[in-house]
Amino acid sequence: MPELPEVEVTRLGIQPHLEGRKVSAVQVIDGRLRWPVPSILNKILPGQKVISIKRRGKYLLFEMETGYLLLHLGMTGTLRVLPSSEPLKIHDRVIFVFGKISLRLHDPRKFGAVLWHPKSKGPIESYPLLLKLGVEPFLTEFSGEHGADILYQHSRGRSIAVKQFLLAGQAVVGVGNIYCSESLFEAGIHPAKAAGKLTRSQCSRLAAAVRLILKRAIEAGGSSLKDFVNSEGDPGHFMVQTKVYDRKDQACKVCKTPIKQIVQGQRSSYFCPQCQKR
DNA sequence: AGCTCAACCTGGCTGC
DNA sequence: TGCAGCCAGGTTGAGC
Repeated sequence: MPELPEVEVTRLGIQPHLEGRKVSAVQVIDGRLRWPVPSILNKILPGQKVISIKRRGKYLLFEMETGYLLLHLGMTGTLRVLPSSEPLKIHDRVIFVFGKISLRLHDPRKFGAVLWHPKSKGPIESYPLLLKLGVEPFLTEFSGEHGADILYQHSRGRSIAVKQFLLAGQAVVGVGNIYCSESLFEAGIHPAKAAGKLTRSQCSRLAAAVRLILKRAIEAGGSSLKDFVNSEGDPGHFMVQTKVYDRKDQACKVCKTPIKQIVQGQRSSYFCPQCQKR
């Protein structure tokens, strides 16, 4: 999916069009996403205003008057604001109509999610899927040495590879498969190193690398993703150049050593065997 | 509790 | 051309 930067770019793109607007209709074209799209949505949402659009990890949280709409883009989801008259496209799954404009969830692989959490069930932070998430990389809690502390504390006693540890999002959220390889390269850490063996200074470098890589990707307006389009339907202003991801056998941009690919937890990892140490 | 792995689903690419 | 096989941005949940 879109990793955190793509979700954030999407949020920034749709927010000015939708905040304060009232839902007029919800059309579920195909509700068989990761979980069934709640069928009550088209009964309760019409007439409700979007109070705010926030993000937690890779989830978009729409605060409505009586509850929260949670959207997740899965691997292939995109959200766009379009004129309501725009013809349906294949793989459009759910449409939120706001009068003359609509928000469309397009998701070929259907790994995305549309969920509803009524305010009567408590604060959105208590929603089960959000409970186990790690800290937000751009909050003070993860800034400077706080970030290093979090990575260090969470990784103690863990035998899992640092690649999978970071990807799991239990310490810090938002790092997906691409930016995980990029962050480990930036920090000079081998992806197969046991998380529990990370030194304090490696944690410090890794925390800084995660912030840098994610920030840079957001500023680039999008992404390294081949088929990512932002909420305007653009592929992003600049493509982020990856240093290791999807560069198997190509020369490391720092030392010219061929980049290696390995599989960890059923996902590809890319690294420079010279620049990244165990 | 932590780890591994199958599963969800569709499309695009590679190689025969 | 056609088709089988493999790969892809994420995350849960089962089983050990």
